[in-house]
Amino acid sequence: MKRLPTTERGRKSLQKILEASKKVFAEKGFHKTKIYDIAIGAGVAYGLVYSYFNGKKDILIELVKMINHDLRKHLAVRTSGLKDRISIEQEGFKAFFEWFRENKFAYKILREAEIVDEEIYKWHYKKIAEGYSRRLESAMKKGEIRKMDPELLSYTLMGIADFVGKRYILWGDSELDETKLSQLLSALSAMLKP
Amino acid sequence: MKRLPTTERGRKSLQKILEASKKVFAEKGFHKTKIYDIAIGAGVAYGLVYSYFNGKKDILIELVKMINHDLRKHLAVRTSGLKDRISIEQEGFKAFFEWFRENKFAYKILREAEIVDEEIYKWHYKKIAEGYSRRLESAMKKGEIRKMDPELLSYTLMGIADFVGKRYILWGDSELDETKLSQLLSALSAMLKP
Amino acid sequence: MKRLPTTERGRKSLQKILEASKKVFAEKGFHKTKIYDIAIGAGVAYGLVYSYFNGKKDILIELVKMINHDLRKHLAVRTSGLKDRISIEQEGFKAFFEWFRENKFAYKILREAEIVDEEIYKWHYKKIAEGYSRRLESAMKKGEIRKMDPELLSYTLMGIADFVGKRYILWGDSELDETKLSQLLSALSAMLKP
Amino acid sequence: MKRLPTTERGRKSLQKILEASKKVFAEKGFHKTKIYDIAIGAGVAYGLVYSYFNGKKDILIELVKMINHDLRKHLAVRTSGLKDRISIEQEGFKAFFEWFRENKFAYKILREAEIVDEEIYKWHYKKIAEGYSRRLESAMKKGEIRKMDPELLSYTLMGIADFVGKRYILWGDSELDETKLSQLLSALSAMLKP
DNA sequence: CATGAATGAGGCTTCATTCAT
DNA sequence: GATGAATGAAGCCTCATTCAT
Repeated sequence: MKRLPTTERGRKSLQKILEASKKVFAEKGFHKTKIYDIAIGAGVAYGLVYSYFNGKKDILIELVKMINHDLRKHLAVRTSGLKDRISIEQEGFKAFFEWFRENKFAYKILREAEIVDEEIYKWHYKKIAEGYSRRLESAMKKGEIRKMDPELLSYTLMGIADFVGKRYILWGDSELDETKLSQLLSALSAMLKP
Repeated sequence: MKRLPTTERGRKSLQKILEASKKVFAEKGFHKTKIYDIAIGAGVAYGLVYSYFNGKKDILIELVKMINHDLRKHLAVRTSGLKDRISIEQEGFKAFFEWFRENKFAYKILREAEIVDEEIYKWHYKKIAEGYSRRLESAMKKGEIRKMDPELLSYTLMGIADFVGKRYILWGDSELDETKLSQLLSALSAMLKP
Repeated sequence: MKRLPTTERGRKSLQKILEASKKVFAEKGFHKTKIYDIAIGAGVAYGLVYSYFNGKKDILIELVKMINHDLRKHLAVRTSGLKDRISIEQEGFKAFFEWFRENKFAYKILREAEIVDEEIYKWHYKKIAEGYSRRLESAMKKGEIRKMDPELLSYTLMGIADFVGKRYILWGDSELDETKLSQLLSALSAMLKP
Repeated sequence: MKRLPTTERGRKSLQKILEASKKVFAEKGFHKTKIYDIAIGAGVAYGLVYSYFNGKKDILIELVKMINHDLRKHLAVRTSGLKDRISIEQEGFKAFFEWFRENKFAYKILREAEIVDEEIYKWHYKKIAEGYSRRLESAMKKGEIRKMDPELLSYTLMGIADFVGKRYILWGDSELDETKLSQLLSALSAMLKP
């Protein structure tokens, strides 16, 4: 971000630009969207986008931060209150797929980010993995799950979620139905058991 | 591809163009590489690239096909001769990581492809998953591994390989050492066991 | 100028804008300075500059007028009281170099003006040349200096001062030391003698 | 310059671009001419200008080099064969004014250069002053002209030529007629005499 | 087959200027 | 008087693609 607005009007414009970016990036992809599209989408003048951002990449980074925040919040809310460790992880997967379904654009934006600014992409996964690893590690200590490098396990689980999400939610020519979901959760459980 | 070379000289030029593309795409990314860069890298004239390809995207597609072929061949070679099903899968993972280490550029090219031409990207994974699923399914029938949707299991395993490879081989600030590898293979084995 | 301030606060703002312009124009050059830079430099709001000026060019013109006034005043003060004509001209040169050293920005601003608004640039030199010529002409009549077209002599002398100042004061990789100065004044004297 | 053409066609295009630049810069001034104007003037496509130059500034630098070369050649030709030192200098002034009259655009381009790229502007004058100083110094040693710092004398003489040229040739509301010219040459002679 | 000059649409970015508060 | 958000025309530059040699 180049600068933050100081007035209420400015704050609203910034919001509109971010909302429009999210939408347009998801629809046309990062490289095909023009700043012009964003400005039109946000209903502001072309040049105003440049008041707040240094360019498209700058906006993308901001969106990744927002997505990261949203996803972590969503998972935290959906897994809070559960006691059994393996249930938590299973519930986490379900919550992730749910979020994925509602936020397909986020997947696309992350993929673009990997190419446009690898650093922010790494940041996203490391941030997720950090919290994930911390929780897994404490579960390992309590003997609730298999003992192994917590970060390795985090990436293992994230990889599963990502690929299954991509295959069955994003590509969408085949459903992640109840049967598949329960098969997956069983396999997961088998992998996690101490 | 637009057309194939008919002379020996032409065949060599085409090879040089493909090699250079591989290198330049991996270094600068698809969107930042110019046809000019490829021509320079290949040591051929600017316009010659257009004799063989219809454009950058066309080259990328060709590269994905080459990568797909290479990877499948590598895995086949490395897992042939093994009998025990779970050993085969474990060996497959090791072979994949080995290949990944030697072909980091391939990861990048695939990621670019996901954005530039989703079809070829899907084609790649579906092609891999197809063979993978077939083998898994027959193993399930023999009761060697857990019974579940074979394609689902394929994507699960590919997701693990992809994320672990990305984290420990591509990002490279942490090693996929013997300890981690054996922990991963154990977890894998636990998941696969019937 | 668009209008003059009516309050004390307004007068101060105007002063700050002019001071900042002088500084910024000299540092970055007319074409590269933005109204924004001036506003920041002056510590006033973006749009306020437009309360007093019609644009950048307008400010430049104002500065040229200020410079013209300053220079003529400086020269008048420094040469007043002298009797011998040739001494006056020599003292005038010394005074000019002194002023130049303290007002390098003025040289730059004048050069910019030559390009941005040739009229004000001509005005400046014609204004200087006018007074200069008047004094030279009266000296010629008294037989104190060589007889020739007074305006021609004015531009001749201004050319010398300008180029020597530029070379030794502005570019500054070589000094206009006492030796050089006295050589120059002697040559000047030789040229002026009747 | 970005690169040089390798074919005959390319060389012609480059020439046309340089010719057009000279013309357009002189007519509209550096800052007001658009690359587009140059391309139109040269009868080539917009983008071709960028094949050979990195931008307007790059072209300006090339032009200054050409002007420098032309002027020095012109002066050398016009003063060759003369013996008497003071005649040479007087002839040099005449030749300069002649050149100035035919190359007003050059004066404008140099003035722009002073602002756009001070280095090339300095280079121009230092290059001229170098040869000038060398010749003056040898004349001083022979006792043909007044002894003083040769570079200082060079800038003194260049300053006169520049300002007189600007006033009477460029501004043009008053002529540098025979009378004025001979007055100037006399004054010059008086200054130079040992 | 090979070369590299030429084309020109397209998108990025800047910033002078206006104006509602 | 002062503020700074908003506007949008203008020009820069890139580079995929064509084509004459």
